[in-house]
Amino acid sequence: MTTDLLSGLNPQQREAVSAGEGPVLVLAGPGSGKTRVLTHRIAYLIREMGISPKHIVAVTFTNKAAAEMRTRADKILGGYTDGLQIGTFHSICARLLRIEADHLDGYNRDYTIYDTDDQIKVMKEALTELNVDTKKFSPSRVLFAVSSAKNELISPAEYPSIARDYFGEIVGRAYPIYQDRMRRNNAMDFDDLLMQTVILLRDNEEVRFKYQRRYEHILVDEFQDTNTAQYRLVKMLAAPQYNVFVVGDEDQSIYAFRGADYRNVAQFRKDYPEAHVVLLEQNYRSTQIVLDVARSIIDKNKHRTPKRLFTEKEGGALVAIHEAYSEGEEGEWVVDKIRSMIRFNGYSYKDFAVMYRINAQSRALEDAFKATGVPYRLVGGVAFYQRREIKDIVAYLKVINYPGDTVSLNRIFNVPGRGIGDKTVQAFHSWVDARGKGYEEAFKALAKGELIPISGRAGKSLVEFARMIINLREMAFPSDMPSFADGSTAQTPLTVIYDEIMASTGYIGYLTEISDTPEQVTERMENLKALRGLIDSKKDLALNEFLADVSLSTDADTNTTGGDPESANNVVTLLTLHAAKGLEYPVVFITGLEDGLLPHSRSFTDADEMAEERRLLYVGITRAEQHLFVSYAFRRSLYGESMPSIPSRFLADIPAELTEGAPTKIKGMADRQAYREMTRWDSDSDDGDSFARRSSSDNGSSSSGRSKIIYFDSAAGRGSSNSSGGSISKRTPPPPPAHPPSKYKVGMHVYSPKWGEGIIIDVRRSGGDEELSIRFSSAGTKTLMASFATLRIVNQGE
DNA sequence: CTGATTACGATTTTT
DNA sequence: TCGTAATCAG
Ligand SMILES: Nc1ncnc2c1ncn2[C@@H]1O[C@H](COP(=O)(O)OP(=O)(O)OP(=O)(O)O)[C@@H](O)[C@H]1O
Repeated sequence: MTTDLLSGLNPQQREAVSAGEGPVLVLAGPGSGKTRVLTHRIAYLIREMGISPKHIVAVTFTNKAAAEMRTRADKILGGYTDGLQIGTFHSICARLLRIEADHLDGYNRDYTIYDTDDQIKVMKEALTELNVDTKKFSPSRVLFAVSSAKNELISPAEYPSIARDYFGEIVGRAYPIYQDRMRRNNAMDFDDLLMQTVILLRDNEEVRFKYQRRYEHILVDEFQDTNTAQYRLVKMLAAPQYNVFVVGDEDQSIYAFRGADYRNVAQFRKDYPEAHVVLLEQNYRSTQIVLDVARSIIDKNKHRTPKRLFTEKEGGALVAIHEAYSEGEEGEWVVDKIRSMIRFNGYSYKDFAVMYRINAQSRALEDAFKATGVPYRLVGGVAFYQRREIKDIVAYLKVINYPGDTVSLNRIFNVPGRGIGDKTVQAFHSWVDARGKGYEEAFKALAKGELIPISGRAGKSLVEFARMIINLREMAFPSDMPSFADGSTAQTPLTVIYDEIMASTGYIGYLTEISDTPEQVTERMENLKALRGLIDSKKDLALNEFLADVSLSTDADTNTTGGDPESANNVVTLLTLHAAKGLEYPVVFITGLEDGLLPHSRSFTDADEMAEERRLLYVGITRAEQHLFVSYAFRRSLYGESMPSIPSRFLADIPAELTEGAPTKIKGMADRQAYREMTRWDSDSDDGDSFARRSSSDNGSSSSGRSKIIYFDSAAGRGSSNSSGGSISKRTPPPPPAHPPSKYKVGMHVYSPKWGEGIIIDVRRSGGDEELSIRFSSAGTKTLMASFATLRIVNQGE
């Protein structure tokens, strides 16, 4: 039943998939089937070349991509994939390090992975120890430098020699101390996972040979986003056969900020001059228009080798550019568009993705989705594992796993509150240090009541805490159970451990204490329930494995609103441009195309970073299969203050004939100054001829375009000082003359930012104002005062 | 040591 | 604007 692996592929793709042994480099633009080729290559190796799946390792960029690739490979091969390893560099390294922990200097198999917050705490301690002013040299800045060093495989000892200034000198001093503290906590950061693996493979021949044999074939997706450490790892594992198959696109390199260097692609060609290079030129994803727009953006980058890319999807919809008044209206516009395309063009929610440059932008978008009940899912971001309640419980798990994890320990000493303050904690730590026998032993001694280092109430609490930890640990790893030959011990099921933590800490009660609203309590309970569900789904993992899994997953935070739960998968996707890499959607919205946002202001001063911003937009655009919508807001609030914004300079690079909508007028408007002159809408003048008004509406749709939206600003709106001046009734201004109160009629469809869409069911005069009864589709019936309600008329009703 | 109040600072992007 | 770190009273 040899379904031909090559049948669904074009000649170039076939060439790549069926290449012989040795290095292969597939270089191609977006949507040309690189990932597909990689997946088929795995199948080809197994089925046609007779390679055992366990001798193959494929590296992807996210866990999600890994899961997807595994599913696809399974499908092609009909499940014959036992032992096939697919994962991110980080997860592959984490596993390797756990298995080879005995060869590591100062770590054991129960090592934990610290997230950014944990790292900051450790770095702060290190800087304090050095008497460095953490105001002047923030832990996160120093960490960034350390991280960059690790990505370049620069050790603490080597760092000082590359330090060029005072800051570098500080880093040079902090790095070794930080590293030492990490080791004492049996903790690694993300970069350590890579660097320690490289060091281990480099220095330990036996281990190196083992993995070179094990990973006979190595495949890397998104190769342009590897950093020095990762590439080094690839090279070491690929030797001595050099069966290394990498796919990438330099124009899609968007992770330079974490050390990725697309020049690794060029380096690959130098390192393996014999490499079989394959170029793919047909794009199967997007329309010609989308590709043209993408090209117009990326062409402006210097020092790139243009790639040929064609599609059979000629023509296509023009890219619609929309100017919204604010981020709030930008969100409303997106939602309106989505709803109308679903209603009239037969799309469903899952066909849409809304993208943005920074996570903070998601909020306004979410508000719009919530208000209308359009179901959505927010991808990535900080989300789940950063939540306080989750971090608390995970910290308990970490301490049970390894009591010497001081960062986790410090977190839970007084959570829930048990009267163990900072002083007590410090005293405890120095006591443990002085004894020099480690934390587990210290807790045991304390629990037995042998020694009490601290007097009084706090001391008593500490003893109780110690007992609890010892009991939990004993419960998790019963000592009367036999140890396995490999040194690991039998372990109580994870769910039982979880339940036991909840019970012995009384965490639920604590939760109610720390929450200010009942809703918050429910939300937090929900989160804990989700955590337990997650634990349950991985219940056969060892505790240390589970913890590693948790640390390495940035898993999409699923957040569905409005829609019926049955169609949980049919939702609109909200995600950052970074998170969008590798994905594709029929309809794509890219929001916030403003100078300062995209390109981000932090990139203004650096040409390389500006080029990366451009690539980021390029990646976003090329996610679109059929429709591309681009928007920017006229006014955007940052730090709570609404600030004027300028449309992205990138917009001017898109040829006018490929676009429709608002900013056709800024095409070719290279002179920013002149542009600014035209857009002095922040002045008080109400001359009705500003750029804002002229360039608003895009197409005939009544729901989009500022000029067609009718607003009734609330009386308490901006500008009126509410201190000494006049009574409330005095401050109620007459409604705008153009739109007298009688505007509202029974049967009208209106939209309120707060309640969503509704129908007016009653209008009553009341003094100089009107009382409106509105039945909202999702919020029930409300009665609002016309002058105080911010309503938009959706349509006049019949 | 706790709890509350205030002050400040932060925003790219992610494993 | 919002969340957390620092500060202070009890
Ligand atoms: N030979 C082919 N025939 C039909 N469809 C194809 C072919 N090759 C690829 N595709 C389709 O094209 C789309 C893009 O493929 P894929 O995601 O592998 O491209 P890619 O090069 O990895 O893209 P990107 O670099 O943007 O992530 C997918 O939907 C895929 O199924």
